[in-house]
Amino acid sequence: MAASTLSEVARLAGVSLATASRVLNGSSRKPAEDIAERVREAADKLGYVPNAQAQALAKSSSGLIGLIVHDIADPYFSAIARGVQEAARQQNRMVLLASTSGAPADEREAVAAFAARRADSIVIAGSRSVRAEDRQGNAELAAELDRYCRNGGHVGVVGHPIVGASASEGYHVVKVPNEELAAGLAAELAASHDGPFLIIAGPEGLYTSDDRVRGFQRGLGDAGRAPAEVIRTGFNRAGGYDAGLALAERIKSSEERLCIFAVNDVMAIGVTAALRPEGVWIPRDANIAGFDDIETLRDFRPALSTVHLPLEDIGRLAAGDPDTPPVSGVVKLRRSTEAPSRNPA
Amino acid sequence: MAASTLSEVARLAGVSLATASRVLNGSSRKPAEDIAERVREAADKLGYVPNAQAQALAKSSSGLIGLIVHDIADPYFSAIARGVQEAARQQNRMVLLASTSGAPADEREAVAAFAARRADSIVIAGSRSVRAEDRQGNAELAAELDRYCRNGGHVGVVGHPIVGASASEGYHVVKVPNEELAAGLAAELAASHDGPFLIIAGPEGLYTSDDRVRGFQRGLGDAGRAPAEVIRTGFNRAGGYDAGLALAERIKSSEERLCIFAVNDVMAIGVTAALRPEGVWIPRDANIAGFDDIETLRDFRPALSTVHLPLEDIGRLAAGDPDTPPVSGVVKLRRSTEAPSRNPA
DNA sequence: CTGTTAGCGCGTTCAA
DNA sequence: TTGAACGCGCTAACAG
Repeated sequence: MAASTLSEVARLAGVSLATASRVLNGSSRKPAEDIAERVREAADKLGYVPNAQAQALAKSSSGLIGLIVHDIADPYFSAIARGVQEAARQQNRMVLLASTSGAPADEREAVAAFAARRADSIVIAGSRSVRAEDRQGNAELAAELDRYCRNGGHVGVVGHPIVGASASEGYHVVKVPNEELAAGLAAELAASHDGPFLIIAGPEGLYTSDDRVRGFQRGLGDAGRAPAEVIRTGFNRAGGYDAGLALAERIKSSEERLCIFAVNDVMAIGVTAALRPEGVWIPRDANIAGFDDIETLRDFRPALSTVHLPLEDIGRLAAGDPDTPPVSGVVKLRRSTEAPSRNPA
Repeated sequence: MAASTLSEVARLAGVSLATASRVLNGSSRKPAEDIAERVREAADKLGYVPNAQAQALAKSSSGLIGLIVHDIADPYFSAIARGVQEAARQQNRMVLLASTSGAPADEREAVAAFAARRADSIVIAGSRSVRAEDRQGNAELAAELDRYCRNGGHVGVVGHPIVGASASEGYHVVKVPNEELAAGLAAELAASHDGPFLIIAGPEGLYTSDDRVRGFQRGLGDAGRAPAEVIRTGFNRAGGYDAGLALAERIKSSEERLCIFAVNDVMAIGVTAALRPEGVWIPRDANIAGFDDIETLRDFRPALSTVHLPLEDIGRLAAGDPDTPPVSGVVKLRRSTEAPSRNPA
């Protein structure tokens, strides 16, 4: 990776390093136009590309923003990634990507790598967990982040604070009103659905999942309904699929009409996918709602009721974009929670 | 971003910089175990995080791999990104992300930014174009890439060479047999479909689109069928949607059964989405097939016939992973190209 | 306004 | 085996 250097440019232009630097990279001091032109010509002829590493080293600011997601191919995360990317572009910075499958130990490693690269800020998407198995991992992650912040780094977290992180300077959480929105969803569903409710949730200890479960139950309670049964499974499509398989017989044999709340859209999709080959159709035989309103839903049938979250904005906010409005979700009732009277689509 | 430095560690451990470096970062020379232990302790106590920028500057190798996509939230690109990410992880490198919306000028800028960061290699996903409006952009992009390669950089491109790039050292193309596969798809469709064919393609000049159109036409010809009419539109969901709108009346009023080939899945999805509210159902009223087999299709109804492409593998290959098999696609016939006899789903 | 110089943090050649 | 010194490419204080 040997490119031409600033000193080569300076020599060819017959000026000093400092002058060349002032001309080529932004400086407050503006050299004379004729000399500047000479430098620019020389740079052009040599194909000079400034060494960002060296610049970062000298300025101690890298122009890098680190992004940690569970899986970049998951529509939830890729939407957030798009937002982060846009914000970065506006700020003239670049995005460093790390996928971790959600294990805190991997996240710690990613943070360390970002810190090593002297990223100006780090965005962590993906739900926090307080599960016992993650205890040590969380502690180490928190320690790594604390150190990073103490060294002047900025951290943006989506949803919940890192477990155990002391809310230091430069640490900021993009709040997502999961609980309130889930309560709102429950309220709206309770108004039109008479049968029992069932929640398909992620593992206990996942904040996002727990918040949505709690909110939904509260919403049901406020509407004078009995609490919903809760089934725990994986926080992804596969988890929803498994739950759907386990549920099929029950739905078919039951007299009562069930309304299922899957705590995120991909789980809801998994449930629906598992039910379909079993002959259970939505909304003919049961209702279902998700959460997030991922872009994929636009072309998913039956149209899935959900709570819309401005995922790109969330990404922008986490990346520190100042003129993005705070997160506010909206309940979206669609076909999947309609009454079964009409003809199927 | 001031963290503790190697010299601080060295001082605290009472050794020289060189020794500390040898202990903490991989070196062929192994210091004595007792002294090494002291250094490690010191590093730990100070929370030392090596400055990758400085390391890169000293070693001139950054451990960075740049990835250029049109849109990270597009399932096609995010799948490739996942592959690149995995390969990077295996190679102990990090991914730098850039989204460009496909404009060559933006791509050039991204390449320059990667070059500035001294990325070890660059992966460019997203179709190449020879459209007139992109001529200058392509030329500049090619020049930038050439320079990058000449300076020792590695470039992996998905699909087609950059227009105008001289195939220099370190420049490698992940070949995708678009034409052959499209021909194969046409052959299989021609075997079961009697009516006319119609191709919904991207703008003329987009290699990927053009290849698939050509292949499909060839396949039809080999099967003794008349060439399909070609409609040009945007190479994305919106393009497909527009085409679908324009097509609805025609399908409804026509006697003949139409089989539509959209040159990628998101376009096929767009077409289907536009047709549905018009009362045109697939496969009842027409057939449709796409290309790519993006993950989204798993939950799209009607199940969409397509050509499966190993997108993650493509990403890995472009990132220079040696033990990923070469790209081979498979035609997948699903419900969307079945005869209309059966009852709708 | 321009040029000189001293670091930024680290790897690596040398001599010890 | 260890340590001292130089250089990676650049920015930002100085001095001219």
